[in-house]
Formats: sequence, structure tokens, C-alpha cells
Amino acid sequence: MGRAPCCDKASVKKGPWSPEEDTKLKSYIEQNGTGGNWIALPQKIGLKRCGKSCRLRWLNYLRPNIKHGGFSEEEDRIILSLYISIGSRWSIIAAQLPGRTDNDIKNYWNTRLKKKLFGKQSRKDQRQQQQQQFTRQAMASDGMKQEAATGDANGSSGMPAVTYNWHQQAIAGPVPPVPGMIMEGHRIGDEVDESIRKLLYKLGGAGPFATLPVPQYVPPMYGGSPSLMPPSCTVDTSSLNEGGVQGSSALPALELDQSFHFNQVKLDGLDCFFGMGTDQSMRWSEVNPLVCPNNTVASSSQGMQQYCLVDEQANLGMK
DNA sequence: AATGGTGACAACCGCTCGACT
DNA sequence: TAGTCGAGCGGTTGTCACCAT
Repeated sequence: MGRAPCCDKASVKKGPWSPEEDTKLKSYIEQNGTGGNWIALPQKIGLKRCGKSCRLRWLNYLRPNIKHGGFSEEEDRIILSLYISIGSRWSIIAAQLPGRTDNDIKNYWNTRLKKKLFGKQSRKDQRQQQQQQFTRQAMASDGMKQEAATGDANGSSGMPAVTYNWHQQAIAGPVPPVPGMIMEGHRIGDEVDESIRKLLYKLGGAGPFATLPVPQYVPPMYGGSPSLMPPSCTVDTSSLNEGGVQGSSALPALELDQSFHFNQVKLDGLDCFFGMGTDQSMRWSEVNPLVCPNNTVASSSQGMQQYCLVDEQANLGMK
């Protein structure tokens, strides 16, 4: 016996919404609100739609101040940064991006960002890149070559204004600043990162690093005193310790791999970052520098792991 | 011009969680 | 305390437009 359906599927319309339905729903909610009951709402306004469908339509499409498409580089970085930290918790990620919906971000991740990250270009990106190439060639032939070649390349002028391919950047060019990454002794995007850090902390240090064995960790904000901490602030290391992994702030490779294993579900799709994908040869030393930008540190797999761990702990206020 | 492949996006489905009784 | 219900969430699917061949 399964659960009773939320509505009578037979008498409910499915598929794309018509402009009339949109208008009905929008004007009603704008005037009366949802009334806290989505299930009853379609009956009230005479829509042959499931309440869940109405809610989704409103949240993802009709709600005011919704932004569609055209994700900026800044948004890309925030999404990426959060995905790596907390996994596919789209609603939380969306909360950090005003005007974006979880559905939008989820779609964007699945269709664009993931491919960007793994180096598989979409046709659109290929076209954009060809366009860029063409533009640069044109500029060069106009005697503007020097301006085109410098500019963003030294990172002094902020982010490039054009779309680029993460994977190719990793190999051929300078790495774009990611919030939280350390460049020339200072952290990039601290203003963005601060809110993300707070969010992550609120989630209980969520993310691949949340289960890392950091025994008796006390966040700095509580003055180093465990007695001042709320109960939720302790880092649960029991699962790891039960498995025979001893706590250590400088983690050997095995420990980190095990830690990531616990987050396999949430990190699905980024498996290869954590050395547990189908391609077992993919290890930390091969991680896209977007994730762990300081390639010079990663002279070995373990070096990369430790670097990333240290930086992430810093992000979470753990250092 | 026709056709098959691919990408983007909207919408649906089923599960979990929390509020309420 | 257990059961029920609705809201919210993430994964998946369907559909349409665009592009390459």
C-alpha cells in the first residue's frame, strides 16, 4: 500500500501551462497569497491542476523577480563552490543567488556547468569560443593584439568578461579566481565567501569536509571554549573513528578518500574529483584547479588533498 | 530539404521532513 | 507516541528548438 496521491490524477491537467492558467494563478496569488495550502488552491481558482504543480509553476516561473538564463561568472563560481561544499542541495544554493530557483540552478548545472567543469563543451560554448577566437584575431590584426593578450591574463583586471571553458583554462591559461581561493597571500571573493561560510557553518559544517576527523573542534567564534558551543557545533567524527580512522588535522590520503566516500550520494557527478569514480585512475593530483587552484602545492596527490582540506577548513572557520 | 542527434528547459514523480492531531 | 497530511526537495523525464550531416 503506497501513499494516497495528493490529487486525483485523472481529473488533473498535465503538461505545459497555458498563458490563461498562468494569469489565473498569478493574479490570485498576488491578491490573496497562497493561503498556506497549495492543495486547495487550484480548486479555489478553478484550475484543473495539481497543487504541487501550481506551487512549482509559481516558484519557478511566475514569482516576481525571477531571473532566467544568463548565469554570470560570479554565479557560476558560487554554484560551483557550494556544490563542492554541500553537494546537490539546490534549494540552499538557490538561496545564495537572488532571483534564481533551485530548478533553474539544477538544470543549469546538469546541462552546462558540469560539462564546463569536465571539459566537454556544449555546442553553444564551442560557438562562443570560436567567436572569441575570431574576435581576438580581428583585434590582433587591427594592432590591438597586446591589449587582448594581457588584460585578464594577469588577473589584475578581475574576471574575464567572456565565457570560457574551465577545463581548457586549467591547462592553457590562468585560473579564474574562485571565492575562497588564496591568491598572492589574500583570499579572493571574501565578501561572497563570508555568507557562504556562514551558511555552511549553519548547516553544521556541511559538505565533504564535515565528517573529517577533527577531534574536539571548537569554532573560533565560541572563543575556543566547548562550553559556549551549541550542541550542533561539534563535528561528528564517530563514524570515521569507528571505522578505525584516527583523528588528525593533517590527513593522509586514505582518510580523505574515506571521508568523501560518505558523501558519495550528494557528490554524485563529481566522483572523479574524489578518486572514487569509475575511472579509478583519476586522483586528487588531477583535479581541476578550479576546485583546488594552487597546482604548485599539489606536487603529489597527498599534497593536493592536504592543501584543499586546509583551505576548506579555513573557509569554514575551522582554522 | 530531410533527418537524426544534442542541448536547454519545463514539468512531473516520489521521497523526506516537519507540523499537527 | 503514532499516524496523517502538506510542503519542500532532488532526481528524472518529456518536449521543443537548434544544429550537423
